[in-house]
Amino acid sequence: MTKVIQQDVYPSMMISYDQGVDKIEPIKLGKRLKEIRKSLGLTLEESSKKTGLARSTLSKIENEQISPTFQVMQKLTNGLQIDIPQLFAPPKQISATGRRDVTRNKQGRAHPTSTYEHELLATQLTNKKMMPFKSLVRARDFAEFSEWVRHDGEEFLLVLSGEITFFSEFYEPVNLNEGDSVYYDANMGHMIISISEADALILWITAS
Amino acid sequence: MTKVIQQDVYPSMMISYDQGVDKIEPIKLGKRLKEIRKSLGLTLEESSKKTGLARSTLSKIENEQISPTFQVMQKLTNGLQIDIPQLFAPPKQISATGRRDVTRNKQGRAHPTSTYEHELLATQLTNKKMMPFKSLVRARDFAEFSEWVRHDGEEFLLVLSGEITFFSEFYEPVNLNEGDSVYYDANMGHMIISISEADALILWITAS
DNA sequence: AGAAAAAGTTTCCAAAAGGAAACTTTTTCT
DNA sequence: AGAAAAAGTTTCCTTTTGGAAACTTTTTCT
Repeated sequence: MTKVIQQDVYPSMMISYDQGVDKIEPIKLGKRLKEIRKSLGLTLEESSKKTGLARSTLSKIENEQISPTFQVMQKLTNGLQIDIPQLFAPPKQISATGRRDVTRNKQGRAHPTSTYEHELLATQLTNKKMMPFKSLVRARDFAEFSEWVRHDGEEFLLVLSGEITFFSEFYEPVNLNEGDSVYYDANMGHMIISISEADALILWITAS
Repeated sequence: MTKVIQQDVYPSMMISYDQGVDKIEPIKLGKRLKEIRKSLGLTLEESSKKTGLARSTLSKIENEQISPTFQVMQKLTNGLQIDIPQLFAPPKQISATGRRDVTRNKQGRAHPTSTYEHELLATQLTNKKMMPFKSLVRARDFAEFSEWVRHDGEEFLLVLSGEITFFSEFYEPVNLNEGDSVYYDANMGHMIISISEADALILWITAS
């Protein structure tokens, strides 16, 4: 079991925790870079020396006249020792008070995979601490997975209907019926198969 | 220089990263993007449609033949809904803990109040990021509450059975049926009453 | 204030990126 | 297996980027 999973995809892939999904806000990269350079007390010349980029190039980037290539961005971030999250995420100082997002039954964002049929909930809200989703478990056999599912954070699972077997590293498999739940560290390999007649429906919540 | 190998399926964590200082760290962007696309089950054509980029461009990026501009990267991350900051960020080191706690239906720790009958789940585990509990909603009138319920963190609620009205500050009350859910900031005043014949049963999860 | 230096912008051009279409490889059908 | 379709790559060409140097603006000196 050393292969990277290709057939199953965790729904968190579809959602970015830090970025809006429906909200496509163009990041003012140049403006931000200028602020950073200023705050480091650097001139374009000094910045140029540190990054190996031409003074003119830096100027044009800061003034949004050109869109730097990935290569250039790497030189920038390496040279100035800045990290990207700081670059893209920070100005979002929105107070996390008063958000609310209702998701009606079966109205979440669908995301089918070979083994699960995911329905992402509360996708209108971004920057959430938790990511909730329902999953219809179609997998019927352990062998449908090539590798343990494993990711950062903690996970809570509740069986909404049907019956499943919950496999995880370090533990014996356990059968879970409607109403049963399990809380576990998601970096511990885990996977689920449905063992009831109908495909099982579960609620899953992840927090990192 | 230790290279961290991720066998995880989170796209944001798939980027390998060196702690190199002077040398420009060659992040295998193309390779990762290809893995991400594959794991999303997309062809270049579909990816092209989603991102608005030419098939040929995507191919060249994936094969490290060109270094995409920031503009292109934004189209990519928006179209495929992945997260730029995390593309660059060092993968979080997974701490290999392996906690697991199964709670059988109705076997959680009971905690009754005048308005709710709570059943705390996964109480064997401490220091959890999330606190899950089921609640039987006995309140039938919002007058039974003397004040908004209000606490730190974010909350997710799913109606397991019955029907409730969800009241919250800043919003109109909303009726929720079995299967409906709501995600909200818990410092926003909130309360719930049951409006179905039988007391409603809900699942609640809090994260701070 | 005016000259000199430093900082920043713009120009010009070589180099690289991005798109359309031709081409090749892989998969899906009989 | 062979044909057809789908997926992926490469070519060719236009647009854009990135760097050297010229140019302009701002700051720092007498």
